[in-house]
Amino acid sequence: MAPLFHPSRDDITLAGVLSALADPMRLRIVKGLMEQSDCMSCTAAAPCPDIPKSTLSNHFRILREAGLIQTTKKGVEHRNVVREADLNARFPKLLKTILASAE
Amino acid sequence: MAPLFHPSRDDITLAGVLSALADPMRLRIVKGLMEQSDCMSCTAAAPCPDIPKSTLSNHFRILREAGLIQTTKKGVEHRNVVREADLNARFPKLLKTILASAE
DNA sequence: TCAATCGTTCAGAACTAGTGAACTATTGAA
DNA sequence: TTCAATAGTTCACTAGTTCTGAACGATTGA
Repeated sequence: MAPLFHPSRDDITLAGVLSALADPMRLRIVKGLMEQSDCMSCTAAAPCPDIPKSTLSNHFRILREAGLIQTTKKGVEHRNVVREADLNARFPKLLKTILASAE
Repeated sequence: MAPLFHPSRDDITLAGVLSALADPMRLRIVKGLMEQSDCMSCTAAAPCPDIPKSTLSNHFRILREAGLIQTTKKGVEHRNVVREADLNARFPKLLKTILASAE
């Protein structure tokens, strides 16, 4: 199986981050992950239970390729964490400010 | 001619703002408008001169409908300003943080 | 080995974005 | 008034993206 692609810190772009977070569902996923301060599987991090799997998988791919989350395969499930350190290094306060705007 | 649509302050959504600014050209337009601290016509605010008019018009419409800019018709041209007060009231520091990330 | 679980990939339908051509509105000049 | 120039919009077409069901792949427990 092909390994999951993650951009390096320097390859994270502002446009990529903004367009990834411009989707309400993806924003909620990231918000949920931040609140957990722990890894979560894709289904556990889903904002509502009735989302088609393929749709969810697609959203996680977009978040991953934008550099917002780090996904590691752990057995049968995928563990996701927000790449806070990388994001803060690249775009200081951006993530926090966006999440604060999403009340 | 139909008047230009602008959302009210409360109708400005985070998703709308983020997806409007997720486009590099629109981000540059907003950045340019902020630096001017004055109204600018659409063509004056264009980030580069060789953009097709229809494309530019489309970007301004998206910015306008997302609540990022206020457009008023002044003679033959359209004057644009960033709706800083509305945006800061709705999403404190968001605009400033995003623009600061766009260096 | 079988079945269940978790997620990815594929393909098609529905939607969105970029752009040339045609159009509208305003202004200045003859 | 009429003509031309200027600033944007709207339309229509193409190209690309998103959503989702169906089929597939990988891991684990029984």
